[in-house]
Amino acid sequence: MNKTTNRRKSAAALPEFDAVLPRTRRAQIAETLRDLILTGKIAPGSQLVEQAIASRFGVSRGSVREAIWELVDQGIATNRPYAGTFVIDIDVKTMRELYSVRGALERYCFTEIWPRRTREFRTEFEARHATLVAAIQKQDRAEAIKAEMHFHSHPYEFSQNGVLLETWHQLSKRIQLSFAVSQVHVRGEDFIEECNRYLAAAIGDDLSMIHGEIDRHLQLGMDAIPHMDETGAEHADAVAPK
Amino acid sequence: MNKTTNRRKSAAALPEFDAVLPRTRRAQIAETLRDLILTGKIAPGSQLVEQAIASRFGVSRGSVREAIWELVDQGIATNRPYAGTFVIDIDVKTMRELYSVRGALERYCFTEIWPRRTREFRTEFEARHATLVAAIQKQDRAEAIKAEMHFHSHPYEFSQNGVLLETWHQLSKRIQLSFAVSQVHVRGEDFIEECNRYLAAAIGDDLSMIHGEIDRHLQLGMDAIPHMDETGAEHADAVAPK
DNA sequence: CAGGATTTGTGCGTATGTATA
DNA sequence: ATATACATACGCACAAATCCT
Repeated sequence: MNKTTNRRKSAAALPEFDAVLPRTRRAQIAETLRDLILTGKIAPGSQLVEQAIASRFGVSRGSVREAIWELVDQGIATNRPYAGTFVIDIDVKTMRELYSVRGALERYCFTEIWPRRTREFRTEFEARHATLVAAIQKQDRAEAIKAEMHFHSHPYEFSQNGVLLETWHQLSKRIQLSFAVSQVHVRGEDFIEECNRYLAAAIGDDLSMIHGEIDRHLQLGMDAIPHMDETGAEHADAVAPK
Repeated sequence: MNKTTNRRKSAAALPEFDAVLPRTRRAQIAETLRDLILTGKIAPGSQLVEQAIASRFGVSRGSVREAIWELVDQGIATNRPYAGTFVIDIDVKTMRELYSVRGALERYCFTEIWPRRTREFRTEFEARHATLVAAIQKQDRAEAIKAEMHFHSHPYEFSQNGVLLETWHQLSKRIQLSFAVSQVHVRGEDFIEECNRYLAAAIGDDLSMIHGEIDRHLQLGMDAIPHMDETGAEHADAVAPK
């Protein structure tokens, strides 16, 4: 039944790395659910009913249960004991917080890698940028979100700082979820221009410039927020006027 | 069998708040295990055997299994499919990363709260500081570690930024684990003096001063690291030019 | 390099606690 | 206040993979 675990050890030299680590049901279910949630196919606030998901996937409740808890621990679902597990419904305040913490993290990241950037760093960044632009022009919303995350992950991956990267991944999942919540339409040429500026600053020579771009870039994201209705925005304006 | 569920509803007015939120077995087991790990009573690298823990606690394997996965998702244990879950054995590189990311986070935190600090902020900070000093003087290692975490959590809690606080909690658990790994002895008067300086800067009027103190404070922690033997530091110098 | 012991991964039935309509 | 749906928890069985001798 598990077709992914055929590990043939041939005598030839194997250029393959990352040797197909055995994926458990738990991991597969969690990944599938996470994808469904982050792309908005499972609406925020939905209850994740174990039995329903189990029969839908054709697995046992136990596996589903564990997968669901993985989502809870990752912050994209929440659990009320004996009541159920529900997809997080991010409010405006949390979105602001996500952006502000991300800003601090990203400024720090660029500061760290700045003198260590190589030619490869730039070419890879440009490649991801091209993918992102293509996705935006195709008006493929899901693809664009994924591409943007991949684009912005690059400096973190390049930092060689595992803790920093993990922290970013934690944040990025919830940021991605916030995209699904606020139905921000695929932004057009303006946004492409914005990404161009970001990229230019990131591979340029002036550290303070990318810091400024980060602030601008995130400010744009926050400006798109107020379109949301006040679904749970009790503390929406607890932030000081800047 | 469950003796804690006798819920007598008397007619008298109940001054009790925080009405005993239902704690599941999963949560209790996870907390107990986490405490055992973070205080070093379960050594880093140990395998967490489900059946053994289950019979030790007198619960089913399923509950233990879920609790263990909570630890994995929190980053203080790691799982290899079909091989087992093991308490993380933090290496030197990861410790450095933890400290550096924490530094960035903490500088940002103070920057955010700086103009919003109230009198209450100061008094609470001083109270936690006093607790920490007392613990150090008592030479109670476990108590001191807990007190230090509580002390340093205060600015994050005061920030009213839930995302920032969660991120800190994630980091702090692993930092606490690193304390258990590196058998840093309870430091003496020097360290108390260090904490005094930190507190003074934190409640003072010069933002750049607390930024400097953060760097110094973390530098002290990193300086204590090289004492570690290479107990499981296989990848310790994977950063250096080979 | 076998092969058995150990441990995890998964499934299923069942009983009970809890929330909610 | 009752009923129902669901989560929580237990126990057992077996498959699958790893570890160890």
